[in-house]
Amino acid sequence: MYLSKLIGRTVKETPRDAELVSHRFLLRGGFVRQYSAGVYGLLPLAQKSIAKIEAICREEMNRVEGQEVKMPCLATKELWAESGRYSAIGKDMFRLNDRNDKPMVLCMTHEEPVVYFARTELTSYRQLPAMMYQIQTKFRDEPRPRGGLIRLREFTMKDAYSFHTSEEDLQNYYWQVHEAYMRFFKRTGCNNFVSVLSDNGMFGGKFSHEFMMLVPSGEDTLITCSSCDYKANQEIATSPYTHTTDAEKALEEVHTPNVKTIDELTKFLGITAANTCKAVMFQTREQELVVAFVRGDLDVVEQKLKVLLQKEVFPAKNEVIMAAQAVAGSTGPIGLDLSKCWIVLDKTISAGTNFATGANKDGYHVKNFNLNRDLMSGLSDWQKKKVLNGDIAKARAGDPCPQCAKPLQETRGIEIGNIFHLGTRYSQSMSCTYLDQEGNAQNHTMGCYGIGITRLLPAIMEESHDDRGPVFPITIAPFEVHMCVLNKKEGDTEGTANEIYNSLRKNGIDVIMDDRDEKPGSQFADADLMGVPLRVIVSPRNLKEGKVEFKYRDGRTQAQTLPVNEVVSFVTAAVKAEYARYSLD
RNA sequence: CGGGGAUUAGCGCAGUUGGUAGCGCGCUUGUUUCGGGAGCAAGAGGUCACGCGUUCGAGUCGCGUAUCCCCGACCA
Repeated sequence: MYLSKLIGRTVKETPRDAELVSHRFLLRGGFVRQYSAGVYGLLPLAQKSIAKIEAICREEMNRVEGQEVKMPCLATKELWAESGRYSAIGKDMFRLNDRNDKPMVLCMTHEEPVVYFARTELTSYRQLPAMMYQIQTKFRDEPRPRGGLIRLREFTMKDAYSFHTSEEDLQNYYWQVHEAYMRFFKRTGCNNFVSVLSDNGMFGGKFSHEFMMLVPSGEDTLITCSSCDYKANQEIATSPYTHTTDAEKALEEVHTPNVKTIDELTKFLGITAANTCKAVMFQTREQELVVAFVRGDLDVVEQKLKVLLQKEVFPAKNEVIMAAQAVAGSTGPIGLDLSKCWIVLDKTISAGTNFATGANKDGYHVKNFNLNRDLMSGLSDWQKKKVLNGDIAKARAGDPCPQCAKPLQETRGIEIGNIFHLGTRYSQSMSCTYLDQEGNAQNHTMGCYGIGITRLLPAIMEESHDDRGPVFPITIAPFEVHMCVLNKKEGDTEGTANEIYNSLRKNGIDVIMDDRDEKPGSQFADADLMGVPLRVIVSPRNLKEGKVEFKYRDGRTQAQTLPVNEVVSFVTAAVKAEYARYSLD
């Protein structure tokens, strides 16, 4: 490819709206252009790079017996209503009507379409296990797209779905895919990534893992242990915490004028936040109040709350708070109207004693609240059903590890892939069955596996760049070799460069040659922005000695000069060696 | 959905008390340069986001709308 013909120009100035390095370099290097919020077009550089990512992905999916399919992005309301998700998913799904006013959706993932396939194609135990995957556009009307290609409303995802006759078979296969993912990420040049336990969302099965690229700019917070192998997304990370238990003291109401926050309460009473029981108020879509109680020094993880309740929750509106007899600023577990609200108690509250908490009376708090004595014992059966116990607290750096009790750590990460145990969640709701050996209809046990293809490019740029531009692994670089031709009109520089270029291409090397009559500085700057790992510089200066220059984009060695007649074989071998660095076979 | 910011040439920006729009980069042509984003000369390029108002006159003032970005909320 001649650089003069490449579509997509580089720009010197940093685009105003780009904050992340990957976003800046994608725009400056002419990889992508924005169309609207969360909607980007890929120019040739990005398209080539992503095509290479997809090819590696196919190899790894095929290796675990996946079969590539393509399902439609456009689906009817009916299909999505079958699983219950048409109504369960809110505004994140793009919805539209066809010409006859029939409601349709743009798929944000493809469980429903794949079950549609499976219902007619996978009807016998003899066909199982089976896995279908596709590399397809997904549409999600994200509340806030951001970070260039990191969080998009339209993006490419590799999604895979496996079908099994048993839980054991699924779990066995789940770990095969886990291994395939590790291979895929290593082959695409990801360095610093881990798989962590993650939340299954409201509709998942029993467990799931997220693959996380560990970079400071990541959107997710991970809780890890440096002493053992515990790693989890903060959404589900847990800790036994440290707590003390005193003998129960008498419940006591205290007049606390103008005390609204935990901070004010601890100062007023001269106690620590860990001795308080904090109320955090949410509400459901049905306008029921959800009061979550957690130890005062901890925070509530909304995701955990949702899973426990099996309902979506939102910040509570005032009317809803008042209706349940809760008093903002003095909310406590005692005296709430359980016909209008849920109480969710974190395990730190049931484990501890003598908490200070709100009295549900303006200007009053209570001291020495003890859960069983002061709340549970006075409840009738129906009221007890509105009180849930569980783990809703946020684990933080420094809290003890749930496995080894050593202090936990926090890191940031970008989610680049996930694998989910789905079980029969979709096969049941959508009546998807096969006949087993005895001729009985059984629901398929399913797993699903995603990789954010479009996101992987910026994720790799986040961890692999310098201040001049990205440093791509050859396996996903838009080209393998970048030739700079300096002062091409001097002597036979241009002719020699063309000979090298043609010979490299004959050897199957994907090379881009800067054939423009640009100053050396411009050529180098543009080459740096394109991030191609190997570089050949042809110039009259070295040609006088019969040499050309070779260097690595990552600067791992000093630039070296090579005799002209050896360049082609040298570079060809270097390309091969470069691929070998990422090969696992 | 809350809070903040922005919108003027392809990109980055300036534009004073209201007087009919400019700079840098990029682009075109010529010329001299040539190892880390060159110099000179000559060009092309604008519905100042949109709408309504105030005014003799609006990029500038007022009201409204749209779009984009950031923080938070949210993120099958």
